[in-house]
Amino acid sequence: MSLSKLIPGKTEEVQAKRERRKEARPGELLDAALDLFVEKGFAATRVEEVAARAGVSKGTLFLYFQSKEELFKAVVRENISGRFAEWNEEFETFQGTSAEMLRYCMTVWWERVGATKASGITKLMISEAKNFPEITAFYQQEVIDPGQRLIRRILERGVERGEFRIVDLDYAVYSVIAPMVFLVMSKHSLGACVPQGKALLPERYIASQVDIMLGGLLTNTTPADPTATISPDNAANNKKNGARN
Amino acid sequence: MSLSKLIPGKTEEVQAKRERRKEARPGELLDAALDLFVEKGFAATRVEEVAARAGVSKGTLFLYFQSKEELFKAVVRENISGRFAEWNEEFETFQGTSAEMLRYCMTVWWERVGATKASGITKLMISEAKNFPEITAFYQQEVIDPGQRLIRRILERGVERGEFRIVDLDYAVYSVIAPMVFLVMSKHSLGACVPQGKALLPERYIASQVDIMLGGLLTNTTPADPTATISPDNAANNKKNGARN
Amino acid sequence: MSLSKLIPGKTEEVQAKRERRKEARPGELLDAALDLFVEKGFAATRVEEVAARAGVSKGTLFLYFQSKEELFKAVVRENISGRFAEWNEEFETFQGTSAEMLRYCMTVWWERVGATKASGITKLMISEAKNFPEITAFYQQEVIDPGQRLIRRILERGVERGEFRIVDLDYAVYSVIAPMVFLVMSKHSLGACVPQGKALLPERYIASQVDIMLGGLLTNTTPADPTATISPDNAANNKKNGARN
Amino acid sequence: MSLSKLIPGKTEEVQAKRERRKEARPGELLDAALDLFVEKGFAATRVEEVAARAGVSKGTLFLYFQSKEELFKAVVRENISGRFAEWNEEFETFQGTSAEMLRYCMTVWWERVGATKASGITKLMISEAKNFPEITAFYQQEVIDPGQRLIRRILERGVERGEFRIVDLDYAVYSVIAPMVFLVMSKHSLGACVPQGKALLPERYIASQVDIMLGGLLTNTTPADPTATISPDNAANNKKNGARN
DNA sequence: GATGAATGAGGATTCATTCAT
DNA sequence: CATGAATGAATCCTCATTCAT
Repeated sequence: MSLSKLIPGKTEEVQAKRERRKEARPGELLDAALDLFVEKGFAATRVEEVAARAGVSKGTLFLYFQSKEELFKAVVRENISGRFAEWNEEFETFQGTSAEMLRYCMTVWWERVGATKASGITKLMISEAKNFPEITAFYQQEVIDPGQRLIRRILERGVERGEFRIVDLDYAVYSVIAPMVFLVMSKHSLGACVPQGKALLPERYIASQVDIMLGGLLTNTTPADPTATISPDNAANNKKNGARN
Repeated sequence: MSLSKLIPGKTEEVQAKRERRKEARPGELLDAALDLFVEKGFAATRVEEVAARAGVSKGTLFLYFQSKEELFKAVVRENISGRFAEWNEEFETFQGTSAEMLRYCMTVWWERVGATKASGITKLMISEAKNFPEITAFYQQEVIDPGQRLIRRILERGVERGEFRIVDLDYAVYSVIAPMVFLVMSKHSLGACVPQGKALLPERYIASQVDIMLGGLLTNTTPADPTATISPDNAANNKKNGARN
Repeated sequence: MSLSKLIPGKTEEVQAKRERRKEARPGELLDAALDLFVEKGFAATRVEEVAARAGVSKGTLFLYFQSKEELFKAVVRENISGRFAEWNEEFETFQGTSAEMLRYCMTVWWERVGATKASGITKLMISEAKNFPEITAFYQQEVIDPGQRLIRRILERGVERGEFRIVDLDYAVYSVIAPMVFLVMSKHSLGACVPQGKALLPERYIASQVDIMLGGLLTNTTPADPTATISPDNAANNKKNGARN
Repeated sequence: MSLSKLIPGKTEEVQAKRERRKEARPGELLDAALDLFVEKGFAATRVEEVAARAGVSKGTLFLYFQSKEELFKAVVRENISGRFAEWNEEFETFQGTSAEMLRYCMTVWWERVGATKASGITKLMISEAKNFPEITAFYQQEVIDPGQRLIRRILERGVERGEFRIVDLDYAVYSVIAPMVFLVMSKHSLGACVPQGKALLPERYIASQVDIMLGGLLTNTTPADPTATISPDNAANNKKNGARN
């Protein structure tokens, strides 16, 4: 409490700024913590660093979070806001093909999640899942499950409308999720350790993934024989395929 | 070489056992360390735990590895053996369609890497990449780059033989890699925190991924419009696509 | 500067005490460390002991000194304050014979250094010199060299004024230094392990050393005034000795 | 036990060499230990280093010495052999002035002790005295006391023969001891950390010390013969000095 | 005897957490 | 509320000592 409090005029402003900052404190701490947890992992991040990056002292951090672990949980909770409700609605009323929906889904996910700091949570959860079973379960139920349901609904819509031919719907969702998870991992892990210019370009990456996912790799758009397996009937396959090509 | 070694009976065996153990030590420690690093991360793993799991005392670990960090590096180095040379050769002489090659590639990768402990290295590297820039660079050059080149060659073969139609070859490789990385992450992270029965079935997962990758999602095997983007001309797209369908 | 500081009563005092303690910490730690390093050597001294003797916990020590080694360096640095500047001046203006100067020099050295904790540094440096080459060089240049120069100047003065006859000036300085070093060693090492009563009496020791140094051992010489002391009974002594001469 | 044992001829030699070495073991270990203890102090010396320098394994060291502490004691004991009996006798029958005796005493001490590894013991004891009270007492009684008695006897002789005028005999001995201790300290501590060329020249140092001790610094005295040396012209000197007295 | 692999108590250092100010 | 000095449990690492070979 400074003397300035007694000085009229300026006082209010300062007071106001201070309170604004005060309310912003937890948020600033969560931001700083997210950055550092993502960058170095939970264990390797020191609370003092978090506090310093948030511009407060170590003690202040513990004013807002009971422990480092609670801070971690708060970071996760804070960044997995139920955007799915909003998205669900958006997709419920989507006009257009299911292919467009998928493309739109991934594009919008990148813009609103993947490209933002929130994407760090994915990396964080993957790195620390085993150390925080409780928060992992929470994440599973708040993020993974809704996400899968959302994608599943898109795929179902495609199938119902005759746009998609999907053999194994339960696992097809991973064809959408896997590329996104990979992109996030690339951004926050190995990809971040690669020289400038060699890093993944997100838009191009997403475009490629969507194209292949939607279009397939085969030129003869006759679907690949999904029952084809490699061995032991390799020869047979070779013949059959050879014939087809 | 002592005379006692020539004396028949128990001596020889015990001697042998001791020497075998001595030679086995580093391997046992590396195994234990891999397990724990993958499970809990580098920082959260205590060297004493590693030693205990390997059945030795703390001090013994430091007999073989100068520090915890050296242990980490050794774990990574040990598990990224250049299997690629062997694989390259295998694929050089592969008889069959490129579709088969891809399917075979992923199947064999799962059997020989994904399903084994070695797959933990991927999770480990992704979690700790930023904390170990040196070993990350090593991993990049010893694992990631060769892996990408291998897959790229398969895709090129497919294109050359007229089997594949690939728009963006540089990024198409990620359509093969991403599913594998995702599978490993699932196995070692979130997926491991899920109740039995809900976990990913690797074979089915791979089958689905390959099918979709190869066959595409669209029933009309006319490729998706690769130039299609979502915004800002959303409406236009909707119309155009709507027309097509 | 908080308002609470302006509130009279206990607050202020306590605050003050805390701050005073905080500022005193490093000094208290250095004192404790000097004691223990001198007593047991660097390696055999545990930081926890140092902290305990300073009345703080282990962790607190590391708040002020990065490592045990830094603590050692700080201990040395702290205790070799450039008293030589002050002394040089004192001797520059010294009135009296060069014999008196020498006697005064050694007496004053004992009072201001030898008898104080600072003398432990000599023992410490001699014990640990080889383990701390860097700080040893520092000590050489900050203590030994200036000390030798100071003594050399006294001897030169004596020679110039025709009081001293010195054959080998470079080595004559050691006739002054050696007794002081020996005294310190005695105090802090073997001498400290001897039963009460057998220990060296510093004043008597210095008197003897000075007498012999000044007067020589041979009878065919007018003895130096062996009872001459600097103060306060200088006159009385002079008379007694004068009688003898 | 190697196979070579079964080969005739060479066997004996090898066996012989082995046994010779075997008996030399403890000595080699003591030598190595002395070196290292003197160089780094007791605590900072690792037994493994000692063993390595002696060319044996760590385990072997413990075959000969129960513990590191026992090794220390043995090192001290080994190097303080009662040379005093021999010296006492030598001095009992000394022909010549007491001044010569003193000069001879210091010269011979340097040759037989100061210049050899044994001098390291002094440094060692001074550094570690407080940590080894038991062995310190032993050292006091085996080395310091006899040494002081020896020197005292020389001084007494000088006084009795009217050669020396000594006011405080008890402390006069330190005028002989201090320079020697200082020389040893210089050799093994700070002096060893000084650039080549700046180091103390022992002979010159001793000459200076003896000259000053004998002759005094004051001009109003017949100088001690500064050219006096002990050998080879010992007899000549004896005569000359004898004449003077 | 000799070896050196193994041990584990001991010590330096870190860092989450507390609390007086 | 905010601070940051203080704490001490936790952890990495060392090294004297043991013991099976």
